[in-house]
Amino acid sequence: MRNAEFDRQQVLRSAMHAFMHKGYNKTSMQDLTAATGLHPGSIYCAFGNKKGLLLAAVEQYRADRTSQMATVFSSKKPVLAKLKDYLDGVVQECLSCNTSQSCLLTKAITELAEQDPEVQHILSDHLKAWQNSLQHQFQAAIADGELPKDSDPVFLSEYLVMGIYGLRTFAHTQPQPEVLIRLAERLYANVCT
Amino acid sequence: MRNAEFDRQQVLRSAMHAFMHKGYNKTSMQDLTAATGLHPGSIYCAFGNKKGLLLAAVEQYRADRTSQMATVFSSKKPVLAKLKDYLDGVVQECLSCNTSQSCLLTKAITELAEQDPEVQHILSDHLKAWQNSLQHQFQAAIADGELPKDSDPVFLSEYLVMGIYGLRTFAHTQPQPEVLIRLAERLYANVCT
DNA sequence: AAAGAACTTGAATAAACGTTCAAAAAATAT
DNA sequence: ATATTTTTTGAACGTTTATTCAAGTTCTTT
Repeated sequence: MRNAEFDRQQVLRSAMHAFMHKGYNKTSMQDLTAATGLHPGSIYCAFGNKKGLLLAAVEQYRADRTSQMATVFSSKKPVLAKLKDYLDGVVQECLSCNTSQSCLLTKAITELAEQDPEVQHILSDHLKAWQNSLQHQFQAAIADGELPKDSDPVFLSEYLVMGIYGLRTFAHTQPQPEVLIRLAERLYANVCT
Repeated sequence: MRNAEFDRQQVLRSAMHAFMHKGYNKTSMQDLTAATGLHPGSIYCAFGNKKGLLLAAVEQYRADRTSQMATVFSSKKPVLAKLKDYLDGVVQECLSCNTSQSCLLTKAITELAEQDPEVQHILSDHLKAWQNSLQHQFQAAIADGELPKDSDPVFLSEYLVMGIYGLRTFAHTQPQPEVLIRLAERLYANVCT
């Protein structure tokens, strides 16, 4: 028996960034060997093929995002304040990225929609799970009396998710901080008041 | 002297649909010769290269969309009613597409962001022009007293554009009519009331 | 130490890619 | 009709692609 030499998380994060940077189809195996430091044989041994590496990277992405969200929402603030913090984080992410670093999930689902139904299904599930965890926060806000009792947490999470999708795409073409911040504030107001 | 045999608009619309369907990188020249009916040599003679064909197709897309918008907004209805009609049209488009037929401009800008700055710039300009024509409609609505005099048409058009981007991405993962219609209605309400 | 199992290495493979080009065809001009 | 010009044709080109595999290396077990 012998363990792999490479750090799996590190490899997946490198692959993840390569895919986010160039997109799935334009990221060649040569790019991936360069980014991960692994030779082709090692990649195929560990992940099967290029698609397998994408799916593993997507899984890592989901795990990273989940723990990041958990951090934000573990605060003792009111729920709506935490939602505002989360939204501010999204805006900062749109701004901070030197490049147009959109969400790996939406980027991949847009690119691979017609190309690979299996990948599309997996990505849709992840995005739905993300929407679901936002929905739980709205439920908590309603339970805590921060939102009216007759609010619809499903609809609110759908609308917020739609807004975040839109914000990310908007940032691609007009990444001015003032504009994005103003849009996010209005989005928050339209959802949480 | 001799004129080209093919119908330029028809060729460009075919190429446009091929690019929207598979994305730029995954649409091979073989796909494009099949879609357009042109042989490689003819494509290179008429458009220079694959990127040239994309840009010509994008130009055709913009022209088609512009005249489509002109049709909607040439109606004699109140401006806000026309905006609602336009938004309903977007939703119908999200639903009707057998496939996930997103906007060619946003699809291409997401895919080619890092790959080709020139294409990105051209696409950004087109999207900005689209936003601008929506802004003019908001200005008209304000002038007609359909919106408060102190409304900010720039911000309203930004927010509506963001919402439409989001709606299209959302439709990729959850294309249920009720959901999209409800989201669009709330978006309209948040912008126009 | 020796044997065995697992991982690493990187050159090789076949297929697909965007692009070119010389020959054939067709339309206009003379 | 003939000459001239332009487009069409489609095979061929050199790259690049994802993937494979046999040989080499390294770790663990005995």
